Amino acid sequence: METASRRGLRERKKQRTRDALLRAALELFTTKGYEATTVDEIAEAADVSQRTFFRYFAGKEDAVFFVQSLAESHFVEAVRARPAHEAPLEALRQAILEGWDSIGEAVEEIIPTELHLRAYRLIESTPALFATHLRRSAELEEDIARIIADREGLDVDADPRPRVAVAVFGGVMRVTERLWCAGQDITVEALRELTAWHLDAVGPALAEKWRTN
Amino acid sequence: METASRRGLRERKKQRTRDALLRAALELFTTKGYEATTVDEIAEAADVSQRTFFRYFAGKEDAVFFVQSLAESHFVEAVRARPAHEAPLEALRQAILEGWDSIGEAVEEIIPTELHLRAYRLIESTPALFATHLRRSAELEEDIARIIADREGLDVDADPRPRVAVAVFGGVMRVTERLWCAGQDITVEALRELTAWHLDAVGPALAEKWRTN
DNA sequence: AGGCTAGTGACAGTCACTGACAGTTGACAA
DNA sequence: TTGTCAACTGTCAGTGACTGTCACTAGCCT
Repeated sequence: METASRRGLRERKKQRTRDALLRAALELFTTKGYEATTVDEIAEAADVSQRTFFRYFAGKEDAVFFVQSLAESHFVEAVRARPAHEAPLEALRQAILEGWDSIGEAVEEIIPTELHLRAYRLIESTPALFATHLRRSAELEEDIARIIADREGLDVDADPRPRVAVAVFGGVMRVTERLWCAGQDITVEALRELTAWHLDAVGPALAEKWRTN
Repeated sequence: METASRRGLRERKKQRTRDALLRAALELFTTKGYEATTVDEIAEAADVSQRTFFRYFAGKEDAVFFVQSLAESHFVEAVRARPAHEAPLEALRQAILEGWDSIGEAVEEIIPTELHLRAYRLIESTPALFATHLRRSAELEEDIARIIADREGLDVDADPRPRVAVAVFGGVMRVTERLWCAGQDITVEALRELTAWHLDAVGPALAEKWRTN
């Protein structure tokens, strides 16, 4: 934006500092490991004082999830944008399958996609980060449940279906993410395929007899 | 156990120290809050040095989840004990519904149930603890998925159904837990009812048209 | 130009957690 | 019973995440 860059030298400087800290943090985290990286090292790499790091991020974790929150809000918008005639689970499915491309683009503006993917694997392989990731997902699911309830004109507290539907969807997504990260093919296409595969397995998984298949 | 108490004075002393630390920790956590409680306070309340606390628990969190792990292993055993003819989701449902009573009894031997319930609410209301709780649940789900796969003679990595079924179940359980904690009626009966209510909602939640109901 | 204030660095302090070392005390054999 | 061993514990020092404070620099605005 023209206005944003013209909005003073001060703003630009802040943006540059934040970016430098973010890149330095992710770069160090993904190379030497999350726990093994100290805030002092990040600050030094970004050429600021340790205190300044904490003025931009609430903590080490905050730096890791800064980009994630971008992707999350994109997903929320994608769900909101689904046509009202779609069944809830179908809307969620389409939102995630179609949303990944635009998410990727939005992320690219802040940091290289390759770094983002490395960050994702970092989260899955670092217990402390994985825990926080799950908590954030839980919060996201609550938001999505309310959106779904609104779509269908229901009260989230009176009808269990919105929360249950989102919980089912979220559960399947987590299984998918985990497998994707553990696998070789770290591409959006692979993720899309894996997602569809798992979502299609929900019906059969609830069936009485698995042996029939 | 006779053998346990006869197993030397040393063992008994250790047990007493661990119990004292556990009670002191949970008592302080649930009264002044998790973050606001320092390890020094816990150690002082249990009349040992701070260093000793860390010899019994890996960290503050460890104390909180010490009791939880009891309940978890009980659930795993309950699932293992389900008859093979039951459908996977049915087995999980029965295991959790019937397991709570025996879980409660097992917990009672270590700390008062009332303290345990307070601890449960503490976890739900403390972000850091809730995050860890979700991570532990994820690990538990992986274990359960393998058990289910074994029951059905399947390979967890080749067939998505075991993980998906467990993820669905786990997702529903988390919604249930959350609501139970937030509600007024903190009894096992209420939990049982809430669980059944939510599990019964899975089918309808996946349906094409919600309005029909 | 000069005052205002956001942004920063330097410093001190708290708290979770760890390693090292020495003292104490059950366990167990002689 | 006694002496030795190993387990358990306390003390101390140190690291690293995070916070409050304060003085200072540098954009901003009149």
